Amino acid sequence: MLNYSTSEENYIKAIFHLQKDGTVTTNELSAELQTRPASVTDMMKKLKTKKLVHYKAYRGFRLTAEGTRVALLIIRRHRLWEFFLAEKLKFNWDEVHEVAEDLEHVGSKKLIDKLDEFLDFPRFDPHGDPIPDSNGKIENTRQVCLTDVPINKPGVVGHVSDQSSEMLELLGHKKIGIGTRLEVKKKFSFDQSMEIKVRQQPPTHISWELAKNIFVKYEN
Amino acid sequence: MLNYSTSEENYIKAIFHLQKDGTVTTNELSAELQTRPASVTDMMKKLKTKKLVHYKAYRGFRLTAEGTRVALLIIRRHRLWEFFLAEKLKFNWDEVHEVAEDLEHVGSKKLIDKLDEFLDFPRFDPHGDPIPDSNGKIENTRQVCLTDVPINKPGVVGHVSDQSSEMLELLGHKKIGIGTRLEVKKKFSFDQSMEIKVRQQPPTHISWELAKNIFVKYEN
DNA sequence: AAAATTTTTTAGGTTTGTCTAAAAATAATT
DNA sequence: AATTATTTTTAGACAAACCTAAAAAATTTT
Ligand SMILES: [Mn+2]
Ligand SMILES: [Mn+2]
Ligand SMILES: [Mn+2]
Ligand SMILES: [Mn+2]
Repeated sequence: MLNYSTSEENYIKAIFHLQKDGTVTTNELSAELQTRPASVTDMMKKLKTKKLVHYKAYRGFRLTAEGTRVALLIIRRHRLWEFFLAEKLKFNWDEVHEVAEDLEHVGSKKLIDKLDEFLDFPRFDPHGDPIPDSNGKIENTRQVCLTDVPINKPGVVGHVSDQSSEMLELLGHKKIGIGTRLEVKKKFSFDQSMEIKVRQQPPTHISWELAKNIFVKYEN
Repeated sequence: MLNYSTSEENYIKAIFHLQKDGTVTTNELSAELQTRPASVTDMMKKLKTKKLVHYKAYRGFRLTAEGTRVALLIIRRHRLWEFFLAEKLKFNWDEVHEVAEDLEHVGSKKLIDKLDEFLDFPRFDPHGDPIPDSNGKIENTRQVCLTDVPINKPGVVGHVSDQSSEMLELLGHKKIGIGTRLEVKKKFSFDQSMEIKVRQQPPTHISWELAKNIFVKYEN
């Protein structure tokens, strides 16, 4: 059913992380994986015949449903190993990624499910990222108040606490709603206001009062 | 200094296990690794240029000192993972080998040394085989009383606890001494006596009192 | 809209590790 | 010793995953 090479898995996982919005480009992926663009094109052709990505020449690519399923299993392995390394082997949290990058390709499902059990079903890896369960279902729900979101870390609006018409008027004007992907670009300590970037639009400025009511979840 | 591919490592390890005595032949190795003889010849040429094997065409091969050093590090990784899988993840002892076959190729030294520590420096894997330490030194000395040796598992006599002349007379008569290789063929519950086979000789019967004083080490 | 720039793909190689088929060397039989 | 059989090596191919250089498409600038 599923058995992919280390290279294929690395490409699939990288696409998953890059495709937050829209499609991924050849250059983005080649930068992420430290390969040449020509190699990316080669691999995309292969992943297309395996029905793991949607791809049309010059048009970028994204994972199919099956590709996403595979990606989540790889991410599950990666994050479980990271948790194991930090929690049990006492690695520093900044050392775990590199080793997990190799361990994630050992594909035995039984190994991973037993590891999960041994670790007592951890829900987040040492970096705070959620660990998919054995069906590949990922905890999507860690919502963070926009005032606590770090600069340049993209998030998707998942909840707005004040739902008054005044609030909705303002949000409508800013073109922000549930599912809107945004990024905090700058914070001003004077009044805690901030400049944010909503996809396809120029940066816009919002007050602390507004930010306080917007909750965001991170994508993985 | 050391960084070998998964294929190279599998060949090195297989040679180590096969070279117990004398040299290893192309066919032996190709049978062990499920490849064709031509592939073995190719790899031997490569390992020779890397100075990991002694090899002359048509004359068989064995590991160099460096090759042995590398082999022991791979075996260390393999057996530590096997121990982890059995002890911590509750795998059955007959399931661990296959998974360890992949895990052994994740080469981080820090990973393995920390795993070793986490496991509290186990000295034997779930099959009773000794685990090399972080310098690749292997415990050669596990001596097992002949009464505890399983049927048909060959061992070499390493120690005899009672060294009286009466004992030595009996041992001499049975042609058993330090270094003698033997195998338990049958155990009789009536009096705990057993039939054993000493190389080149017909099977012989020994008492429980005698077996109790003979200690054996396994070969690896 | 044309020209210039950037991005992406194609064409053709390289390395690693495998294979088949044929040739050469060694070992076993007669 | 000669013949036969077995083992091992060589020669030539192939797939996977990369690469460089050139061509083609898309995008941006003038
Ligand atoms: Mn990886
Ligand atoms: Mn992580
Ligand atoms: Mn292996
Ligand atoms: Mn073992």
